[in-house]
Amino acid sequence: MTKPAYWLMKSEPNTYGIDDLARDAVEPWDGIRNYQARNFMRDGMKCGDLAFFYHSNCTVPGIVGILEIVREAYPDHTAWDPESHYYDPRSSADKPRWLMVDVGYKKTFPKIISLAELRQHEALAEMRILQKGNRLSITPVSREEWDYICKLAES
DNA sequence: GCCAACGTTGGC
DNA sequence: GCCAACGTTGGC
Repeated sequence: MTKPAYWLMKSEPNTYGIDDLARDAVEPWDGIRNYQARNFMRDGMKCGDLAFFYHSNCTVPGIVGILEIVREAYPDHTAWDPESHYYDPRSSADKPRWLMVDVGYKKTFPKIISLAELRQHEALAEMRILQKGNRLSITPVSREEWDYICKLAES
């Protein structure tokens, strides 16, 4: 597969939002329990890659800022913890089924670029996040889309 | 809270 | 391997 250097990563702000990342500076992106999303982390993400931080399942869903991949995929140990919300008995330290990356805070946009606004731009029509029924929590973003959205954020 | 869309599970 | 049932996601 091609190796995109740009991504979009969803999180519910009620659980973990951009303000939390701004406070923590670096945080493991745990709890991914979808094979496609895991494979993007495993096969695609490299240190230094950038990603949009997307707030989902909230009052105003949309892109709120930028983060950076600071550690490449490694086993998600929350899958081994019976106390964890993300516990998966099929995963073990010997054979980890799920992975996570560490992300670092880069910036918060002056204002959210809402899903509704993203939909208004023809240049972004191909984005995975805008497709009907999209549920994938990690998706690649093209260089063109990245630049376009960064410009939106500055305007 | 509703529900459409999707991924996963498990019976056969 | 098929596919119905189920659980989850996430916009609205």
